[in-house]
Amino acid sequence: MSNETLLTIAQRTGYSISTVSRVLSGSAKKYRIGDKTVEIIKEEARKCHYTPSLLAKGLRNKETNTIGLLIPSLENYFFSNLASTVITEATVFGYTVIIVCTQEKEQNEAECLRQLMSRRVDGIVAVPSGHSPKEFEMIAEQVPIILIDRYFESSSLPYICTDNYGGSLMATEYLIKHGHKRITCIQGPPFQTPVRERVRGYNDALKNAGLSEYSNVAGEDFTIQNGYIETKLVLSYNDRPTAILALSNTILLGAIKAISESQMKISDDISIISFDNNQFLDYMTPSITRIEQPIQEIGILAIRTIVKRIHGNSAPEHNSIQLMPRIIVGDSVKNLK
Amino acid sequence: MSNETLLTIAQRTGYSISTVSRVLSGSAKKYRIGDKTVEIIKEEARKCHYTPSLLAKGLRNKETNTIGLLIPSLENYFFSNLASTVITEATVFGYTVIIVCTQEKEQNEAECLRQLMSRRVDGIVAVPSGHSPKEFEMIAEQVPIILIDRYFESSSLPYICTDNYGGSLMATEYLIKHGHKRITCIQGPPFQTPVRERVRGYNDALKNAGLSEYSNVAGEDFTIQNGYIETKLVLSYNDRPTAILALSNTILLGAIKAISESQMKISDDISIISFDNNQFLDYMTPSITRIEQPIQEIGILAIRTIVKRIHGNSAPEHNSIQLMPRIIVGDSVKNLK
DNA sequence: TGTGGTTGCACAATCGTTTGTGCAATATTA
DNA sequence: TAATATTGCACAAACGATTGTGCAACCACA
Repeated sequence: MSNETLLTIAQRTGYSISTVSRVLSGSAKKYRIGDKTVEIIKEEARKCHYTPSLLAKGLRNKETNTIGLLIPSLENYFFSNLASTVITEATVFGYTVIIVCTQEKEQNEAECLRQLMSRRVDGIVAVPSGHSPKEFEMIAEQVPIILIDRYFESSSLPYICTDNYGGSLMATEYLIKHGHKRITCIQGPPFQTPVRERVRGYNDALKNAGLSEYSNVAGEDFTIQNGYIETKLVLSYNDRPTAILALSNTILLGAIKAISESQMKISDDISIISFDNNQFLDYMTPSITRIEQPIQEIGILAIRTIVKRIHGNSAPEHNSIQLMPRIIVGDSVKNLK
Repeated sequence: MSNETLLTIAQRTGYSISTVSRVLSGSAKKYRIGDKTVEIIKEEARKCHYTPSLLAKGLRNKETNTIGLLIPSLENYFFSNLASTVITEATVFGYTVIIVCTQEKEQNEAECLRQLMSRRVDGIVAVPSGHSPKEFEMIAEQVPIILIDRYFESSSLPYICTDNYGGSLMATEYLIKHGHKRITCIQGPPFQTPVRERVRGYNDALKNAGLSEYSNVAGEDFTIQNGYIETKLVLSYNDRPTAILALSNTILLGAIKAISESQMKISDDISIISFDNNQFLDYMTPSITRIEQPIQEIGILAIRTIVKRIHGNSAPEHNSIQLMPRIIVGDSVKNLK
């Protein structure tokens, strides 16, 4: 297929492979290649559509200009958005991205990481799916790695993520400020660091306001069904909450369904606030108040950090960063005061 | 970093590189390597976490087990969804995917394709962004390629996409069946094949029902703003339409905003039907009737086709396929009969 | 003319695999 | 016991690039 190599160009122009290589890789003057020679070789390369083999280059140079992105899945809007900014920013630095998906299964992680290592990626950006940092720590000895979105408390692996605690604190305080006391938090998988941090923020906000007795954390999953079931449940209480803090958009949708089935109206009958942004949220009735994670910033920072690490300009320490999310105010929270 | 190679294992076990290679690549019995030898080598490889270099392998074998995915962007839900199924299905066949984004700019296509070629991908799945098939046709001589979502009428490059004509026909007939005559179609970029096909379906449905005189195609862009502006405009007409056919979700959202600003209600005052599905559409009030593209099927078929082509089992001809979308009925269309 | 510096390029090793071929040592057969 | 098969492995070339080094040819200068 793509037959053109340095050798074929060398043969056709009568120069040696090394000369052709130096010309086409831009190090012509460093090796004092004559101007005419340079022109001839470049012209020939252009004519025959020479495409350098990054395989051979990578093999020889021990760097592939590739960054591996390990992610649970691209179906989720949050992750695909993250992947999007990672790819875009990587391109800025001349890197190409290889994406591997774990399908949110920890047992796939090792295989996915092996894939990336086999392809000799220069660095890895990863969203872990499981409880154990083991695989990542082993990899970290071989290649720069940075975690995003989630991290391991038991590990010193550097990470970049949303300040989930701060975001949740902000959301809960917003509800409290609007007079809400009885607030139910519907969470995702309790072992995930973002979930735990959000719950912690929720509880701290309640505590700060002297409302700890009302603490009520429900659910276990980032699914519509979980949001639906848990909302159904709390709506059946006599002392039902006046507000719900949904820790994801899927949970939000489940809650909306349950609320609507109960012939209740969001805001009028029950307030709701969600984690994560989406353009559709502005077009719901009422529009949904939510906490938007700084996805772009996370992706950009992750790439910049990993690129610095690849170039050896930066110690792997002190690299963990939490970025504050922002609240986007809609009409889903009623002011009870 | 990742120092372990066939050579190091060979040295430590006392066997030759070739023997180690045959053992670890699974061709041990073909070359009559002794059972003990196999065990010793495998054990050593396990202990030192040997990770084969796919660079070297690719260089030698002239195949990389990699498929290139060229796509406008991952921000768009449709494309990220497509990318998701492409990755998942490729993994099934043992392929890894490299994604390059053109940012919907034709002038980036050549560079993106060069990237993929340089990495010696075994095949390419592409969503073109521009008018010209030239770059793709040149590439097609070197490596199997299949277009998805969009295609070139002027080219015989194989493609897989939604039957946009059929989907649009279905949507428009649905509106007509419910008594709508005055239907405005708000379109995206008119040069894109899917848009043209949808408009053709819209017009044919009108013609079949003898309503050609009401044909009204507006807009030029898949943006919220376009949907908003065009809807504002048509709502100002005296003989305003009773229904809108939005050719994308973004256009839909713009339309919703315009309608709501005009103090009108979807369904009650004006009906609407959209192309593309999204889980949020079920939770809008009212829920939106839409045409869902068979994204999964497109992604899966694309990979299967390209894999077959890579293995040389299939001619590149007759490979173009159009898949029928389905309608998901919501409450956004009023029955005028 | 001899010395020394510059210019312009080629040679060859190397990166980590795969694989055709060759060659001992052992086993089988007559 | 001699001839032949079989077993078990090693040698070496090749994939396509990079790069340290060497070596002519040319120039300038004394």
